[in-house]
Amino acid sequence: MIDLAKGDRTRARILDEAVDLASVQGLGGLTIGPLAERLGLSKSGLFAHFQSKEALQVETLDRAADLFRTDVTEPLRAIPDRALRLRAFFERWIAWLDDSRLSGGCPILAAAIEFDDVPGPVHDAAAKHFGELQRLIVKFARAAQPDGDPEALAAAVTGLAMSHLVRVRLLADRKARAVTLRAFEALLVT
Amino acid sequence: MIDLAKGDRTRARILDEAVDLASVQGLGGLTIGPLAERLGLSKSGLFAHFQSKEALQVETLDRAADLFRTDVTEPLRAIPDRALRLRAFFERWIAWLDDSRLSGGCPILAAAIEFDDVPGPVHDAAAKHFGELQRLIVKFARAAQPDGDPEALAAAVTGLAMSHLVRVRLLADRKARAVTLRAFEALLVT
DNA sequence: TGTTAAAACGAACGATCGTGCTATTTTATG
DNA sequence: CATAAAATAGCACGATCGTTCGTTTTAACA
Repeated sequence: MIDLAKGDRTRARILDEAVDLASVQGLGGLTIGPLAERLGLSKSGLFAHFQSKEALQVETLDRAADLFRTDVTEPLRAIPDRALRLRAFFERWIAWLDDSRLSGGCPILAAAIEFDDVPGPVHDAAAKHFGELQRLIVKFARAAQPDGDPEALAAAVTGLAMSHLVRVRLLADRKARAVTLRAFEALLVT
Repeated sequence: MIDLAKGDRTRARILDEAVDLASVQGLGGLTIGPLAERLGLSKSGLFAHFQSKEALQVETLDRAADLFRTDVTEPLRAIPDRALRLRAFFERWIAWLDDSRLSGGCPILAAAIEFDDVPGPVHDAAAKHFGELQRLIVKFARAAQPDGDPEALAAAVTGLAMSHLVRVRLLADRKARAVTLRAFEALLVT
């Protein structure tokens, strides 16, 4: 907020609010009118920052990925033992799903399912971010279990997080967290 | 097409097409105009079969659940050994995700994530169907591993299916199926 | 087959969508 | 402080949304 031009500052404000809105309504339900009203901006004033709605959606997804990196991924660098990073990552991920700064669920997971069959730039952006996430987890899995099956473990870990998201947010299952953590431990004792 | 009244027949046609459309666009992206055009119906003629769009969405979800039961769940009754049903169920599920009769992915999983934070009848219907599915898997898990942790296993199995869906449809990962099946086997050797 | 009810249509509605244009306000800079 | 540039507002557009209503076509049944 210091030496950023005014335009870049509002742009950032817009994207932050867009991520929050998309976390509830989904990227497809992200609409310009209500977003502008939330921010006290005019529709056209907001729109001028982006060339199209699709661009807004893509940038919103990018911003969500930044948030995820900041809150979940980056802090793991402080853990010296690479073998311990998978568990730390997963716990941070679950905590992030349970209560991030967002009103709704994880926009990246949501977009991954929402746009899996809808071609276009949003699909591509979702694939990019999800692919990066998946590769990162494979790396963690390899470090955690050098003689294991890192790809299979990564698939199970990703899925467990998705399953957790649904049990918490859709089903409001209060045992979800405990069940998820037990399931995760079971994944590691192979 | 035998002793069904004309209205019920078109109603069924509408819902079948709606499930297919929703499997691609999502339940939120399911829109009356294009759906009517696909069927060679007028918008108003189609709409007359439902009291509201929300009702159409709920019935579409119900129809998708019926389809899932027919293709995946029901055939399992033929397996006498209950301990073997979990694996059979999962393999059928994965096969269904890979190529069902639908153009897109599983509408129930999609709706579960799309409407997890959006209150209303569609949210409730998604929760109902997903909850039933989850309870069914817990039952299979208990039969497969009587001394295990059925809820944790069920959570892992559900998640693995969701992860598979994304790796297949979004990432177009050709190794997805093999990885998923290896991961599933690993879940069972605990 | 003639009558009646059901089903589908056509047109229109108010609302909202994304998106341009032009004017006005605000910011940055000499 | 003046001025150029950037940022925002206001307004309108065509399109599409869900929905209603009156009419016409079609199916069910005596």
